[in-house]
Amino acid sequence: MLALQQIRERPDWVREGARRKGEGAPVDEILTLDAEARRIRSEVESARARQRAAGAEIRGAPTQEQHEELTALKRSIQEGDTRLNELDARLESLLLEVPNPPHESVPFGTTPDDNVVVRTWGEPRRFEFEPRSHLEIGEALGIFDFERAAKISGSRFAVLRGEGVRLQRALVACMLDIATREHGYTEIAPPYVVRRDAMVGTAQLPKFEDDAYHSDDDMFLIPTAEVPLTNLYRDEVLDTSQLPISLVGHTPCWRREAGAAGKDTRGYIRLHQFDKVEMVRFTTPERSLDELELLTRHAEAVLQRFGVMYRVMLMCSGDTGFAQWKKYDIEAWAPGMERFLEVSSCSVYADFQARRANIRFRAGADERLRFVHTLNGSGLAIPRTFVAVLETHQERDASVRVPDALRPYMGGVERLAPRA
RNA sequence: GGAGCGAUCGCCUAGUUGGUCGAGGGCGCCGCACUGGAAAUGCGGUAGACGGGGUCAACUCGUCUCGAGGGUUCGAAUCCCUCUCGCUCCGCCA
Repeated sequence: MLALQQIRERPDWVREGARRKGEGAPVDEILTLDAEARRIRSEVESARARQRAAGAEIRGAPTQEQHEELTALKRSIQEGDTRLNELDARLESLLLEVPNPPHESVPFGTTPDDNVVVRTWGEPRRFEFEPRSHLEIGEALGIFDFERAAKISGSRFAVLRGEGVRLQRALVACMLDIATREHGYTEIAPPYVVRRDAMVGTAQLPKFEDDAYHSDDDMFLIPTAEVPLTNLYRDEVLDTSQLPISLVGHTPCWRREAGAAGKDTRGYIRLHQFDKVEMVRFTTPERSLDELELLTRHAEAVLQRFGVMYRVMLMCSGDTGFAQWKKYDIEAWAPGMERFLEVSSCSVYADFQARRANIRFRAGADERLRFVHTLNGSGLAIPRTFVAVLETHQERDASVRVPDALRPYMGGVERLAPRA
């Protein structure tokens, strides 16, 4: 969230930021409530100052006169406090709904067409035959079972079988090794179920509660490892010498996808549960934009290793999410589907999340506490990467060549062969 | 699930017959002294949030914060209630 002070001092910047994202921000209501809260707070504070001064003088049994005067003072302080509590609670919930204004380098736009291709890597593979979709390949290989998945869990769940599971495990293991061994990330195995305040900390809540799986006892299944990994340092003061902190974790992710009814209903593309390898970084305000470039390169390195063509997109303001400052999506080319699939989303949040989760740092002994900047990026979403690998490396007979980088994780298997 | 204990300033800890406690001590950290340099030692300093003033930086004034919220009281870290979290033991269980 933003600081009340930022809204007070730069209301137009906040309004404009929301407008660019195609969202609203209750700036006027916040300013009105804030003005009232400050007026009352000042009254209550001076009343309390009088109360303290009187108390210090008395330090024993008060006279009848003092007693009556102080009782009246107490009443007025209590009334002021009650009103202040109401105002503060209302302000707090309004503040949680103000979107993060996008960085100035984010292009204005309202539709995906306004996103900008920053760079591409590789060429779409040319086939000497009609490339199949991953569903057709999967059918031949016998690695998907969507019917039985639907039987036990409904639509948008997948069952993977046999060599398919092994390939998925190989993708995960390889990604984790790249992140930890080559890019210096520390691997974390976090809880998959989190409390409400963790979801608020990373800004999934309160705005997007409908998207999350939620239990009777107010716990949430994580929609991404970003939630537990970022909240790892909630309410802490980080040592500058530790920064940047870079974490990577592999977790399942659960999403209701409530707003996407009817979209991508077929295929291993949009699921209520999927695996993802996620990278999270904590850094200083001075370095965070550079860190976003670095983080994005780290995600790209994975696709390069798998020999999958991709493009990096700078999201326009309308596609830059509620909490994000700036975001790149990485889209992998799936030749069987003849479309790009979003396999990674790399974002920097400035101090928007850090302020919610109260994660701070001190640059030196004489420096004041400041909020860190947080970043996260998929490295990568597993099912869509799986699809891109299958479709890119398919052969005429529906077999799939295993990319070199994955073979050590597949017991040396070089290709997945269709069922006899 | 049952029983008990606990939550204080970065960390550890003192304080529970209510007032002089925003709060003592130790560690850590910073500065100074000592030293060729360091260690050790000595001295000093060392919370945050919010609001007001300010050359908006230094600084300064006020209020709040002893897990959170509420209550009693002229006055609460200290008393009462509720909640949250943690620990120990028992039960159950992968």
